[in-house]
Amino acid sequence: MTEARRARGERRRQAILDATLTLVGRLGAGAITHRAVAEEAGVPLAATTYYFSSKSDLVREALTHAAETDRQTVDGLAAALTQVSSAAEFATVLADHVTEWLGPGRAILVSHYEISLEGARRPELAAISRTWTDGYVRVLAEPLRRLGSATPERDAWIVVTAFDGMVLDELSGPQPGFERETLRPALDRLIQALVGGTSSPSQ
Amino acid sequence: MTEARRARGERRRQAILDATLTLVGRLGAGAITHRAVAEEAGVPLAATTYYFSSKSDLVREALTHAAETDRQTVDGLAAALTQVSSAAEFATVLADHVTEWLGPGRAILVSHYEISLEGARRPELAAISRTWTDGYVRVLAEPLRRLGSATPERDAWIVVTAFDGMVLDELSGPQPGFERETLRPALDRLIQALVGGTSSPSQ
DNA sequence: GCCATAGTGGTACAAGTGTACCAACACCGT
DNA sequence: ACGGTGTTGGTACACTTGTACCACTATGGC
Repeated sequence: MTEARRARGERRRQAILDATLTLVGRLGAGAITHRAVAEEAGVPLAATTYYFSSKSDLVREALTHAAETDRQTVDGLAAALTQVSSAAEFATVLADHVTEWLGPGRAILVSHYEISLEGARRPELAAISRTWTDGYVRVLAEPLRRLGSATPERDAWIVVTAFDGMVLDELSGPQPGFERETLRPALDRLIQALVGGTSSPSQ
Repeated sequence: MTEARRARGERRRQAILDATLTLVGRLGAGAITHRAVAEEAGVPLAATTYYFSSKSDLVREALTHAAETDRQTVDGLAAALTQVSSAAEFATVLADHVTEWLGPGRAILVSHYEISLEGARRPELAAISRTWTDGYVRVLAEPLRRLGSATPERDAWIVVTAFDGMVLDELSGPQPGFERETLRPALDRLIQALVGGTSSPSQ
């Protein structure tokens, strides 16, 4: 076999995908160019056409790749959520989940919203973002039910969309201390309202 | 004066802005080109450079224009909200507010989210989306307080962000009967939870 | 009538674009 | 050692892009 060569090629392919994702966040999906991707990834121009048959292929694969990568972090979120026993803890777990992305990985986070918007234009991408949202809804529904939600599926969708909207609000114009002073209290309030308590049910 | 000439010019300027906005929704802000805008607006290529000094100027003005146009519809929303006396009515008014945009004006709606995303890239645009969100929060806070919300400002922000997230979810992958079967019940549930009743307080 | 001027529309051009092509290269099974 | 195949990187080319430029028209104040 030619395992070693293939592995090296695969690594380069990943580097191109990562660079594409960074640029999607920084410039927008529509402004991607082969040359910009090549420079960001540190590969010659021809490498981008060698691994991807066209520009739209490249962008589509990059966004798919982003969705799949994020899906793995959802597993970690699910694990953390099995431990929570109050709305306040629930809110903290959710808020922490996004904290790392609000820093250096901000461009990646922006690219997630680009996926949604691109889904509005190219139906092939719509499935990606739908799968993404469904994954979060599935993970949030169980803990919500356990905390006392009467309609956990619907409430999970509400929490997920609210979470998305809140993060988008922060992305579109950063606020100091967003995560601690705005996001977490709001999620706390939201979840507490949904599970039917004015304070933590553990009290 | 040269009123008539100026008026005709202004009309053409508006046509260019409208065409730009449509294309921002259809292609994305980064994929806008002078030629595409000119064709969409039905004007010669040179008209786009005559009225706007550069491409980024054109896009910025188009997004600003969209935000200001939307602000006018917020006034109508505010008026409708002064009439509501239950969470269910509140939800209906909100759901109706977006219905028209989900149809033919869908590209315009998409462009609104482009503003947020562009705000993450160009700080000059961040102010626009922040003003936009603040306007909605201000309009929703009063009715929420009247319905029994203990923290109307915070709850208004929650409702606005959730509303944004819900509409984005629909945009990224259309669902049949979204507005009636998904959006309205979810908003109903959300608002009822926030104002602290499991059913309408008027009952 | 006349002319200044806002507006119009055609064209030009350098820079940047996607993509094709091709000569080298490194590695591995034989 | 060797030939082949996956990979590399350089270059070419037709096309699109943003923007500048210019001849032209129509309008309204004089």
